Amino acid sequence: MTQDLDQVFAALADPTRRAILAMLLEDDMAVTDVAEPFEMSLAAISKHLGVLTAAGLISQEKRGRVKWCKLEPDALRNASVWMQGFGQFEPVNLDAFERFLEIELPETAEGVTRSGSE
Amino acid sequence: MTQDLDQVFAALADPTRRAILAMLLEDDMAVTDVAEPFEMSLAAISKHLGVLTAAGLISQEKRGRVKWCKLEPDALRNASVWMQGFGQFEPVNLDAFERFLEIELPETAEGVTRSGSE
DNA sequence: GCCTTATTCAACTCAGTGGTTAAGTTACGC
DNA sequence: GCGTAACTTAACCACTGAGTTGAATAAGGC
Repeated sequence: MTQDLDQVFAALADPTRRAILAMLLEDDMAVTDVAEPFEMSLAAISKHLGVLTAAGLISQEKRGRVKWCKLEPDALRNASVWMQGFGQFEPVNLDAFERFLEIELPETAEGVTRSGSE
Repeated sequence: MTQDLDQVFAALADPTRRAILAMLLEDDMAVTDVAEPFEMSLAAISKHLGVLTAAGLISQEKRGRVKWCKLEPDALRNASVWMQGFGQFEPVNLDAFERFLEIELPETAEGVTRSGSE
């Protein structure tokens, strides 16, 4: 339980992984396609997907030789509940969310490379 | 911006720090009092408070020789907005939050010591 | 059957984190 | 003004985490 939150928050602490989640929000994707916009090796992305899966934030299903990645919003819900307990329970501001996505989505993968968090 | 989320989520990934936040939810506290229920050195807690402060999750104000720690829910709000964008935007379930606090609040500091996440 | 595509595994490097103890600083209290 | 209480800083250690490259596995395609 506590460990769940550990894993979820730790997974979310990485900008590459948040970007991956944002990509998966639009559609399910194969591992290779997930990796495409990022300036890092496929193996690195594979690891990231591993920690997202371990945290329950995504699921991976192998069909043929391609493994499809799917967002699993349920794991986020627990963490979201936890966090909202600290706020003033304001309604969600979706515009703000859109802005975040704009910033974080790796159109050219800028901002999410190795020097991304600098 | 992206870095903000990095720091906030990384800060939240540690059970000790989440417990500290939960404690501060009830009232402002001095560093020594924050440290009291935990089975670790004051220096360790001081560091934890440092990362919480860096993430903007708490603020620290020194009055006399005691430094008071205060919850700053604003930093959580950004992260909360980000997360809720992934969910079904359900209303907050406060009962669930209460259960989390029950689990995470260190009444006897059990579950938040070094072996806590095991 | 073989080449290729899709993905993971293994071994490694390097930086960061969570903890320790010990020493340092700053402000009371008397 | 001296001892002590409230922290922080420094130096250290063990472990983890994000990345690399290179080899391994598995499933198509022809």
